[in-house]
Amino acid sequence: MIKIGVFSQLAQVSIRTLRHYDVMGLFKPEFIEPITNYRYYGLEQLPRLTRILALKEMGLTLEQIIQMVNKDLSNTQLREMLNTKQKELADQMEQSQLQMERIKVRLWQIEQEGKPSAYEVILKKVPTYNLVSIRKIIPTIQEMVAYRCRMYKDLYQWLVEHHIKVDQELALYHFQEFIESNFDFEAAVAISRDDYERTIKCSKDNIAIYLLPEEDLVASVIHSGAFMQVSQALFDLFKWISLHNYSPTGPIREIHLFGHENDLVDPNSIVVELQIPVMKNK
Amino acid sequence: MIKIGVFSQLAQVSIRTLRHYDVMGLFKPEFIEPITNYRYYGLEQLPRLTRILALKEMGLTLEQIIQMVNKDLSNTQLREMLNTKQKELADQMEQSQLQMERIKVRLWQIEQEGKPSAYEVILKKVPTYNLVSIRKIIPTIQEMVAYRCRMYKDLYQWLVEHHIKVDQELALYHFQEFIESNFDFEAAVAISRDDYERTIKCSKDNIAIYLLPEEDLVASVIHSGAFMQVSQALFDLFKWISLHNYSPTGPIREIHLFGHENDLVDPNSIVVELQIPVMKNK
DNA sequence: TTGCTCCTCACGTCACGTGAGGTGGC
DNA sequence: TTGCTCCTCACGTCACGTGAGGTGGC
Repeated sequence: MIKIGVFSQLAQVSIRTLRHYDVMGLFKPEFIEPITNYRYYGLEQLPRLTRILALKEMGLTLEQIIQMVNKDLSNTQLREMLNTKQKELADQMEQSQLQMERIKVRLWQIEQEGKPSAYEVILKKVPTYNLVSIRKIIPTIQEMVAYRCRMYKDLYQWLVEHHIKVDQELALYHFQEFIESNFDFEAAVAISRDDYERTIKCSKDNIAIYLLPEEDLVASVIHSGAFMQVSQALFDLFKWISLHNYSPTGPIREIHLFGHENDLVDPNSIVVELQIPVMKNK
Repeated sequence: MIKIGVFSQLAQVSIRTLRHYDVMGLFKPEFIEPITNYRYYGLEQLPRLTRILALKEMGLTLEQIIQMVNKDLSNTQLREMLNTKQKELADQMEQSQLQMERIKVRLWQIEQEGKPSAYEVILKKVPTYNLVSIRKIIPTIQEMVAYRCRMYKDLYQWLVEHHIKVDQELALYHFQEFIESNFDFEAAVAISRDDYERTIKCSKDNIAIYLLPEEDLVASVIHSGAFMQVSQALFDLFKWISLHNYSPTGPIREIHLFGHENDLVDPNSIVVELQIPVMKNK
């Protein structure tokens, strides 16, 4: 019969740990002095403690270990617990791997420019949108503003006619490189599911009503400032994507967080979110 | 000016998180209504939040992020924090890797025998021991008991003569395979540092006094039961070592947790720890 | 008046580490 | 009597999730 101090040295665990396992009901001393509450352990208890420590070294929680050691589980249940834990570990490692890569890129950026990019990119998932839109090829960059204005105007006119409320205005760019002409542009608004279901069938020639699917992975950046500078943000976003070994898989989305483009007061103070659906390169 | 609910949707973070960042001083609303305490955010605040989230995706703690975002750190400090985190992540991944391997072996054991080995092996480090010992080649297994008894007797006699207290009795096996004869055996006791320093120079021909070095990594198993069965435990320990891709790097240590071999009352109820210093195979 | 949003506590998480404050045995 | 070991609370950890209980605005 050994007191807790010696036993903890033999077993290479802290006294606190032994006490903790006692109150948890995971590993109790052989005998407790009723008056002093001193815990006394026996040497034959060591193998059981070792079993517990071995399970802990697999990353299992104490609750799980209690299950495995107190009740005796079937092999099937045992396998299942271990398999589950294995998957958890795999996820964790992937997670750490990702964090590592992000840090590496950041360190690289610091070396490179002395300053990280003005924009921060994050990855996220986005839900589906119920869209109403007008899509056109805009021949030259000079005509861009006029075209966009016209397109949103037509769009809102149709929406008003059909009494549809706008949740969120956005724009879609159907190109993935920097081109000089013939921009495939889509002016769009997201509407509520109710309005969508109600009007899905009244589409006109030039008005599209459709579901933009959800994306599990979009790279996203937020630009706050002048409208003119959106292209710089977009450039940085593309740079980030290639640096992190992703590839675009869909059109660029420009979410008009500032409100409506045609109601804009000051084009030098807007806020938009740029999103590009991506996937990891193999 | 946006209320917390909408802002949290735009930013894809929970309301609770925004409140938490507020009280931490990491990210405060642009304006707080004094009467209601309602938090109001501005769209231009989104980029800052995004920067915070990007740093969080590198696995940094909120405290660290506060440092990086509120005070502006030098590039050197920044690099240092990221490097530190990188090392942490590397350690974590190694840890997870180890846990994975342990689980794999366990699963494999279940498949194999339907039952895991009776013994649990754990890895640990052991400190140095101040040893006094007698080492001999024991010609045959039949002579083992007599030899051991004699050796411990001689050892204790010498210890008594020199008034040395015994901390722990142990045995060292200087072989790593199962051999049939000529066992290189060492009967030893660990003594206190004081006694060690005091007697280091009075060694006799057959008595060795020396420091058994600390080991960073020993594979250890505890056997509780009959003395006869120690060889089975040793066998399982060797099996574990090779299964987990380790190799022995030193003599086997048999720690006599039960007390003194020559005072043993019941050889069917002993407790010993077997330790083998190991290293990972490359 | 009824939902909806917002608010402030405050507990719980996981496996202990770390005092605080007090008591038996040599 | 002085250290040493042991005891029982109880707080702290990290980044929030999750109620509880209550209040303004449509």
